Amino acid sequence: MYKSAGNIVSRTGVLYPWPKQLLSACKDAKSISQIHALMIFTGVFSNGDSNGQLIASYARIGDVTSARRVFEESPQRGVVTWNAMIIAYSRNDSPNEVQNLYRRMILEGVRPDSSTFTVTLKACSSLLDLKAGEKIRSQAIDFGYKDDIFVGSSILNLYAKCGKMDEALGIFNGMTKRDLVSWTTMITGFAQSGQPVEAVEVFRRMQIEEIKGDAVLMVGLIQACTNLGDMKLGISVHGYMIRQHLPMDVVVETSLVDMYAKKGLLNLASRVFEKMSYRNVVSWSALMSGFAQNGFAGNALELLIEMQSYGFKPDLVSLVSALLACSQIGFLKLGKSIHGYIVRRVEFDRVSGTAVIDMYSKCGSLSSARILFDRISYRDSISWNAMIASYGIHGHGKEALSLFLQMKLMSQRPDHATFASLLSALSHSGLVEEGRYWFGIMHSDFGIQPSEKHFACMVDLLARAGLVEEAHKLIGSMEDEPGIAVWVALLAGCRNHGKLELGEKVAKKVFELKPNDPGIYALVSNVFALARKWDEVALVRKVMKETGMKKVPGYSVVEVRGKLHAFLMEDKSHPQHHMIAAMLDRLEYEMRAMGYVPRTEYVLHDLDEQVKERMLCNHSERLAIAFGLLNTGPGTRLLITKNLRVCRDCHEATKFISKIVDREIVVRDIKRFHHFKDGVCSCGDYW
DNA sequence: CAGTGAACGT
Repeated sequence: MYKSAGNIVSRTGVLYPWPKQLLSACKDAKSISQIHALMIFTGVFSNGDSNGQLIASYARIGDVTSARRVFEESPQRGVVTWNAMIIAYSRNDSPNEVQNLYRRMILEGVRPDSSTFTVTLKACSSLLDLKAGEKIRSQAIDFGYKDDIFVGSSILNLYAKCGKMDEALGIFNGMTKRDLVSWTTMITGFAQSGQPVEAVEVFRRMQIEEIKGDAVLMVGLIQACTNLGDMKLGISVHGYMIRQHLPMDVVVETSLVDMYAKKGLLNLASRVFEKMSYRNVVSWSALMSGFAQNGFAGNALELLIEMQSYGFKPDLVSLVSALLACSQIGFLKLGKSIHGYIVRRVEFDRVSGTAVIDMYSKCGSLSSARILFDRISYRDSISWNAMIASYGIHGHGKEALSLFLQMKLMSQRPDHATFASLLSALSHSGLVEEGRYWFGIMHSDFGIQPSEKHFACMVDLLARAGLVEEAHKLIGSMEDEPGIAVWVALLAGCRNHGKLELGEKVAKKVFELKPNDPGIYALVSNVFALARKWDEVALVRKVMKETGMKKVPGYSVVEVRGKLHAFLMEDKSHPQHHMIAAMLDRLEYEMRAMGYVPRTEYVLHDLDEQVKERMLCNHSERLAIAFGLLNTGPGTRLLITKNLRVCRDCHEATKFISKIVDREIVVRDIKRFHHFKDGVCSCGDYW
């Protein structure tokens, strides 16, 4: 047997094409096995390289089992054969098999080459197996691959994925050769380790050395901008790509969509999305989650439908975003069917399991949430946290606490989020003593250093209970510079307890911190309005407009006979508008007779008192309640979902309404459930 | 010869 001009001449003198070309044309296992037979016949099979080609061919069509069979049957295995099998497992997403084969290879005394190390290191990165990775790193150095650029980048990526950016940077700085991949690994590593400033810094270094980036690098840079929330920089990166004529592929464009969407710049995000020439499921769900996370549940759900009309099957991620949207508007019916879809068509993971729990609880079915929680086999701290938070928003602080204690008993370690859920549950139930106690020992007994989030919960807990001064003092005791969340909690307390002097100061502070949330601007402007600082109110409005943030309009949703009906504030578009208005007039007449006084201090504008009163009764939750009363039989429980906090005047009014019409009215706002019955609310007027 | 770096979620 010898090779001649790209052909094989067999022992019998027959001319065959060299199997490599033949193999690369094979589209199915059958044709590959025919060539396999040919190779055995011609004796080519004993050659290590051709074993490798055969293995690679099976791997290419996704048949790892056959690839493995060829591997095991090979009479002799050179490094090419080993690499082919290792690469097959790597492509097949089987990092454990990669590691196993590598170990076996070393034991059998085969000398690995640069590819072997590169691929095996990649497997360690995806397993976050730093220990094994470091061992392979030292072996790679022993075998003389210290300055190999492929091995080098793989090592950087190993440290980056394991969150060891200090190490990665040290190695990177000491590398004799760097290429675009190693630069990219550093930038992406920093961006994904929550160090976006360092990511941008690496890019600047690159620019000084006059190295041009590519699409993959830009994705890392865009992620850094997303994490920084710095849209000036983000837009400049976007512009840079256009000017430099850098290729825009679906991944780059999707990360741009994600960046704008996360910042609430949904018009920009949609524009980039619409201009994409090619989209996939990830692009659709990036935009969808952007809408959902910024409170535009309806738009998000429209996208879920639209993507399917374009032939894209929603994946778990888009379904989780859809569940979030359902939670926001109390769309139990759709949430249930998404739950069913996940069970039948996708299969749960931990995140989606938690999202379903969250959906049931926010749509009013606390018991369904609990049943699901008890049923899921793999309970991690996230599902515990979701269930604790569920009790919290339903105002069941005691149950939340007891679940927390149960979690401890089952030796599930509480984490940061557990304490955040617990403290917020205690806060909603006014369990101040318990809050102080657990906050006090979370560091000493659980080793969890209270973060800004916990301080914010604690400030909320105190300020909500009227202990605004104590909350203020707590902020003063913080070691780190208090962030926006903490001040916002205090500000809400100031507003709810009429501490306007302090409130004004805090409002200024919050305003200076440039929040990225229209709701926070609304609160700031609200406090200024209460303090009658109309100039400041106007200024806040102006800044909001300039940042281009889409303001979330207040709306309420009520479910009547399985259909959702949404009402905006002062919504006159509804076909039953006149009946609704008449119903509200009638109710108001009776309410006033019973002693109801409109609380106009919650209207923002500098307006006449009578106009303010008018505006209050046109709040979306009132329209939804009136519509619900008109369209359901006596005694039916009403469930209303509001996307913002229910205003205090509406809260007061709903108590009266529940008494007048003798109905149970459940209102869920962005924070919690209010259960109205017989003129009282389950929250005990606890703000 | 191939092998290294990339997007969406509770």
